[in-house]
Amino acid sequence: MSRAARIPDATVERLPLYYRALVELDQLKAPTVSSESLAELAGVNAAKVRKDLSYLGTYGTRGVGYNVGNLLHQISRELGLSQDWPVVIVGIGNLGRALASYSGFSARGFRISALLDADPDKAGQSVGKLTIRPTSDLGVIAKSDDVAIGIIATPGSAAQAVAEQMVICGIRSILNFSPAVLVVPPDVTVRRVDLALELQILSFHHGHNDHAEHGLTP
Amino acid sequence: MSRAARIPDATVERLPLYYRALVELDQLKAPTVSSESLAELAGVNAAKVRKDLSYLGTYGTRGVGYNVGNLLHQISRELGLSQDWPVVIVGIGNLGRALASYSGFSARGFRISALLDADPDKAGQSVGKLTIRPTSDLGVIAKSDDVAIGIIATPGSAAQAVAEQMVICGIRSILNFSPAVLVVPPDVTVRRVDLALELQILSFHHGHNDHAEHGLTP
DNA sequence: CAGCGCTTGTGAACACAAGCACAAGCGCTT
DNA sequence: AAGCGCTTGTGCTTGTGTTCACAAGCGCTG
Repeated sequence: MSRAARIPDATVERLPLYYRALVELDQLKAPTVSSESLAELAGVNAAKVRKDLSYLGTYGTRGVGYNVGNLLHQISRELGLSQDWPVVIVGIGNLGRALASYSGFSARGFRISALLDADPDKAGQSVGKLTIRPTSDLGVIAKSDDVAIGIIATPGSAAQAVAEQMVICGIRSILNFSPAVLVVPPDVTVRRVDLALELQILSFHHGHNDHAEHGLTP
Repeated sequence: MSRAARIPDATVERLPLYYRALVELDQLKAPTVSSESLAELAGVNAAKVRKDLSYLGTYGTRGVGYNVGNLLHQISRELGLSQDWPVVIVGIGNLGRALASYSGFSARGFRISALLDADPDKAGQSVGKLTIRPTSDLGVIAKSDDVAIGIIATPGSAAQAVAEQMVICGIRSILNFSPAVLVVPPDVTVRRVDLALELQILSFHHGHNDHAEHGLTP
């Protein structure tokens, strides 16, 4: 098989956008979609869509477009969404709780396997259908449920220690909501979502008369 | 004045990392910091740090490093963190609630000005020190408090309408937590934080024996 | 079955970002 | 005041991502 050359990172980051757009199209029973309309739905440029999709294989038909069902299947497979992934959340504060109840995860095949918190007072409390367990249970849970993805929603000060625990327990993908910069072995993938950082970036753009202004300065 | 050439996007995205590291160093009363240590704290490469900082101006001293206090000041100014920014959150579900109580915002000069929700049952409920108000109040609030930043934490289906309201009310910076792709005028900056998307990217990397594997497959 | 309109797939040009490697320059020491 | 160690600032190379523009190719129509 032509076991594909590596897919560029930038493309990987856009695949979920296409995926979501395709799910919508599929629900609307659209049989095919052109790169142009898909681009509009995903908020990107049509040429980029075509190039991105061409990394996955040749799934389009010239003069027609892409078959929605098939493309959806291919992207799902590429993203690994055919199976469902057990996820643990560590740190059940406001954010952890919100993540635990977020329907968007389960809707896309991510099943919350357990909620963990270091605070002994929290252990036993229930959030939705799950009960909070002590962080020390991580090892048992990870092993018994074959957890692949860990979410860190602790304060920054605890994050590195939690990450290390996760790595020990065999978790190789971490989503880090704490502001801490994690140090992990190279075979572990970390993605960071930093809320304050996003606002700071907005604040920067706000101050710098960026984008097209009303055209006044020479 | 040398009103600086444009600062590259990639650099802008890293400035908050340096900012955070510098705040820590400042609390530890470190007088200066080298690009090397700053790089380690921010989880990037030292050459990148130097190049990034050089866009702001020449604030380092060869043979010594950067003065922590001064650099912190310069970055704050560049990011526009000297003033504090009023922020409104629209959509007070699990996520909106968590964001409303998130201490990281206020700690960095982002003051939650109001919480809005379209659901009339929610109006009147209080979250922390704030009371939820109907979305229709957006105009009044935006004007009276000169709100510059809007956070959308509604379901995807409501997001576009909310964004349009925000734009009408003069908000030019939007942080979008919904999965929807927003269409806005070019002078409005939108940043998108999509939780399911992050997990999908992790899932991709998990499936593609990326990074150094234990070296077994031929 | 030839011609035509439409849409893909991709080569090539361009733009942006990363990182190396080193000269410039500061402060300390002798 | 000269020398030395250290760290910045930056020119240049390399790599990655974006965009254009067009040939290739499908399906429909006459």
